[in-house]
Amino acid sequence: MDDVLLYLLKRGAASNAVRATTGEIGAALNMTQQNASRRLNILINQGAVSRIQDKLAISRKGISELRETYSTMRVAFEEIGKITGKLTDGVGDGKYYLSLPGYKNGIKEKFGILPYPGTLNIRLDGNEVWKKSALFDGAPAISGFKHEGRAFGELFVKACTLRSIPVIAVLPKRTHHPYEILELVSEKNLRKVLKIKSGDDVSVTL
Amino acid sequence: MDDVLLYLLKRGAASNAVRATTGEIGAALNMTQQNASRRLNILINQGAVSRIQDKLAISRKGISELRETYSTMRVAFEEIGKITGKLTDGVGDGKYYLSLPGYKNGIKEKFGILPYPGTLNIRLDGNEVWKKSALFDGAPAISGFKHEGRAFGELFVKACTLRSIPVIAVLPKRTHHPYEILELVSEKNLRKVLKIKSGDDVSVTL
DNA sequence: ATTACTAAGACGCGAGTAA
DNA sequence: TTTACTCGCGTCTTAGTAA
Repeated sequence: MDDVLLYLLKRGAASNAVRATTGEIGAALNMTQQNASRRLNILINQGAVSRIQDKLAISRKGISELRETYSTMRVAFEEIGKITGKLTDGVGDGKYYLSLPGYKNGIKEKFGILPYPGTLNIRLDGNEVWKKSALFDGAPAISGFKHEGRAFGELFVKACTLRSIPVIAVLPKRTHHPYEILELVSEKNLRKVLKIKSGDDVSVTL
Repeated sequence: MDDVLLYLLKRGAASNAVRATTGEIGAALNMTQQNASRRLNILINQGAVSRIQDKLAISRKGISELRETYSTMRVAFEEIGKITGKLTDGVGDGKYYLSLPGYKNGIKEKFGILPYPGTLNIRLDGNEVWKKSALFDGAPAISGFKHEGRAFGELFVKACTLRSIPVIAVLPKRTHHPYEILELVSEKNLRKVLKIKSGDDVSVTL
């Protein structure tokens, strides 16, 4: 995938002709203006980009080229975006953590919901465990705090869905859980709403 | 975006370690086995890919790299995937064409629905018109046929949605319509179902 | 059967500069 | 101000071949 073409896509050159100088493209992509100029002309000669007066637009050919890469990635990432496992009994500490104002209010602030006191614990299938780190990669975190003299660490939070119900996957930065457990928080009692019980296969999306 | 990394993604190396020889990678990407080997090792040194015995897996770092490109593209393509315009009165010929067994049965075969006799015509906003060619780019076509001595040409068809209702965008290969008109076919009378009338703004997705 | 080294040539890039 | 030419260097690629 050509970086210049991708940059033009980012700039919206697929929908409308946009003004983008070779100097600007070069700066954005960490290359010289001269090289950006050269590479842009290659794209133009290939018919992937067209110059319209002093503006640039990605042509149909350029778009289908980009779209091909996009579909490949979409298929792969949709597969990645599903984490499957079995519903399992928690040890009850999720309930305690969610009763703490620090976490409770943090979730309220970030997602606008007051979490049901208790987490849904999913034991991930063996070859799904690695997805957990991908899930929380770059996820926002609720700050740590002190409560009754004890320090509580940061909590990574990530919006997901479970059978179309919005849920929040949470991961304490310093977790005490075995790593193959995924913890979910929701406004509602998910076991009741979804009529699921321990041992059921579930799949979390996004 | 590195082509070798993208190829591994395509092969599913993001979810599981997959067996992929450098010869195979080279053949797939039109490069020599030697070069594929060299480039693979660069990715491994960068920490984007890891070798597990004789299999390859994309690491967390490689995945977030790919995901960044993916998000860029998704934002851009979601914008592209929406075509907006105003509902307009047709000249009634859509109704005639959809009464012809050739087209009617072609749609029945491809989509499993019997089209409502009549098309919904959308006059695209000026800067949306170009999306029409992108929409039908690579779309399947219903074969042409002869009917009562007259020849009817191929009809491009593409599944879309209009306010969450599945519709079929159609484009006769040799159209008599002005090009800024997008024609939609559906099982139902969309004007009734969606309670829309000429002049209303509508947006077709996908 | 597969990986990866080496040498030589092709190609891409930055710098200088012209238009 | 912006584009794009030339030159020289360095990286990437291929082909041959070893492990």
